[in-house]
Amino acid sequence: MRCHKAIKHFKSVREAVPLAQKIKLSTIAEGLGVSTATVSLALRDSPLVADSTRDRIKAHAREIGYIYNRRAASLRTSRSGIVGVVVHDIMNPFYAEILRSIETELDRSRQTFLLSNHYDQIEKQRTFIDTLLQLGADGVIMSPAIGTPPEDIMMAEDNGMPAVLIARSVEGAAVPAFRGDDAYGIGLATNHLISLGHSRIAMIGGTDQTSTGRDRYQGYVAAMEKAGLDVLPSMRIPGPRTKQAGFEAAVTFLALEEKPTAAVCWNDLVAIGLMNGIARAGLVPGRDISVTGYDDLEEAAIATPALTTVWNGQREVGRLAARILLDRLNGAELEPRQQLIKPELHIRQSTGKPVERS
Amino acid sequence: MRCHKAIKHFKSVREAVPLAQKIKLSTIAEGLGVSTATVSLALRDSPLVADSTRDRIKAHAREIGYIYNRRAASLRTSRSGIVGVVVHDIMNPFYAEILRSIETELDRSRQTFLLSNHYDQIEKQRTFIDTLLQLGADGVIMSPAIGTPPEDIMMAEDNGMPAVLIARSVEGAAVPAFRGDDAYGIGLATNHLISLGHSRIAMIGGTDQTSTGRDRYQGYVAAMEKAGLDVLPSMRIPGPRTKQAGFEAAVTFLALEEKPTAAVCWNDLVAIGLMNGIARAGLVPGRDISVTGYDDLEEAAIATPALTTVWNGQREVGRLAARILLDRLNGAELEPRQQLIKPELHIRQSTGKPVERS
DNA sequence: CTGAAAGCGCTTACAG
DNA sequence: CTGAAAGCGCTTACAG
Repeated sequence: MRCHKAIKHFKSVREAVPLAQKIKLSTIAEGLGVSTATVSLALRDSPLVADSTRDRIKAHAREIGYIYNRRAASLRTSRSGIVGVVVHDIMNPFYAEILRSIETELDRSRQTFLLSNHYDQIEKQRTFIDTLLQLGADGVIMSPAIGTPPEDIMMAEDNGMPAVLIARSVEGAAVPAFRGDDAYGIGLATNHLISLGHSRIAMIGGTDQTSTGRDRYQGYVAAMEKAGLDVLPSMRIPGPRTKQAGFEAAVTFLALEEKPTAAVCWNDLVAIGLMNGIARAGLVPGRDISVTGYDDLEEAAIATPALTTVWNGQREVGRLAARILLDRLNGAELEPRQQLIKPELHIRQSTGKPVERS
Repeated sequence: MRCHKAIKHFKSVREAVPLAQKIKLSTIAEGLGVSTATVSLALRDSPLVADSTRDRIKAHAREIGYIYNRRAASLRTSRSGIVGVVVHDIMNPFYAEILRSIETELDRSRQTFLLSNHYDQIEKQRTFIDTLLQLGADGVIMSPAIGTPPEDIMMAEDNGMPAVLIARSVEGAAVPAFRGDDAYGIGLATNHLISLGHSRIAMIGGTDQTSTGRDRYQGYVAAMEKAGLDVLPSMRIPGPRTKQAGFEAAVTFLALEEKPTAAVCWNDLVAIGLMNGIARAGLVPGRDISVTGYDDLEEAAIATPALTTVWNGQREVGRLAARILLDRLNGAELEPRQQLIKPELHIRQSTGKPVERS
């Protein structure tokens, strides 16, 4: 019963489109007394069709409200005009900034992009790739979930859907990858603090489970050791890469026996959260404690105090990844190499000379 | 020449998929000596197929790496499993929070969602709706661009693609809409400040071009007048709804002749930006100047000081909009009414008794 | 419970 | 420059 009723209603919804009885190519062809082939070619501006014919066809199509059926076309051509993009979480401004430039690039070439978060769940990412494959997506740009096996990426490639990686790379996946040079970048921040006179520098946030995380921690360790400073395990406070996590880490950070005078944060979000936490505790970030971020989000410049951070080339990463993917779609053969964007240090007000706490 | 070369390369890319010669339903059917009809039904768990047959078919399909072709299916059934979502800007956490709950709801019903920003450009929004129509999307959830004519929305409806509005409504568009009760909500914030003893209260950010903007300003005016307080045109500083804009508005705000003691901000982003700007000027937000936000973003609670703001039910809006759309897809007939979510005041540390500035 | 056949709406050789 | 026809890979009556 229930089912029957639902179906009845469903029909009536669909029937609420009576004006035009499903207008298709052949409707136009019949109306104008030409063949569907001519209409098809005319609508796509083929030079094979006479100008006057083309104009007549286009005008008529517009007039009767024709809607091009991409599914039908795509079934025939096996090109869908869809590009998939999957990242950890679009709510994270780091990814949002990358997406923005991907969007710009893809818009230009009239590709539709299909977005998904994976929240570092391999299963969710796999489902998305599967959906893309089913929809016949032309390609995919991904910032792979933690622990992604290379087969998951090659699965796309093997089914004719080229992939490009951003922000993170996956060992064993022979596809192009674009990311910042994390070890170098975090070195810039650490050296900056060292040169200001800091010696007890903590590292806040991040995980060893991503290529990015490992590189950043290694970069910090390398800079410390090069300066002859101690790297204490207690001075590393790993954690999520969010403002909330940075905010919460402040308590642990301020309670450290070593009384660090500075914090190298995993990213700007953690740094801003940490600064908020420090301010809550009655200290002044940038004066009592020096803090560096990473990414140089738009927000970094207007934080209080303005955040000293490492520009990570989000725009560049997005633009390059999109361009390379489009090139691949157009048949370019590329060696699947990883390209590192060189980060830059942006010094603002959140860092200064060390101040001893009583 | 160039063209020829490109085509050659293109082919070789596609040919890099030689393992399986395009596996389709009929490949499975032939391999198992059954008809394609049986395979089709089996893969979709139809009770018409014997259990043993189904299991054999599914196992075989998995084994040979069959990928379901949704375009072909959708062409036949005219159901695509795609739902479009278009908002001003997903980088804005307000929309991001709505999207999150839409995502949760849609995932549950195995719909794929196609996302787009319109940046308040009607043309971009129109292009997106057109793309959805071409892809045969089942429905669309939209937070309409400023100035969207009702026809743009009815265009979707008339072509069999149900629409649901979020956050903003459009006069003359007979579709369901979900938004917060803005006039009431901003009244909560304004009254809170008045009850603390403030009388010179400025309103920062926002525009009159959206239903939301008009409602919020009217709510502020109504609350002020009800309390017998003057509403001065100079005390309104309209502007974009971003942190950056709030940050920049601080200068104007602090320079106002009337020396306001409090600011009702258009949203949390503006409020946080304004607080940063106030702090840069050497004043302490929450003590020297009271500030209220709107939306209660996740970030509001960890701002410094923690932001007094109005909970705007993003999660609710997203969830309800998705549910209603799914109901419509399943054939439910609904009157296209607007539903207002009742906002709630969340008092934190950014508001207090008025302090006169010298 | 299963199969043969038509058709969804396009595009693309091919012929003229 | 234009047309007739096949086919992309599914699903759905219909028949058995």
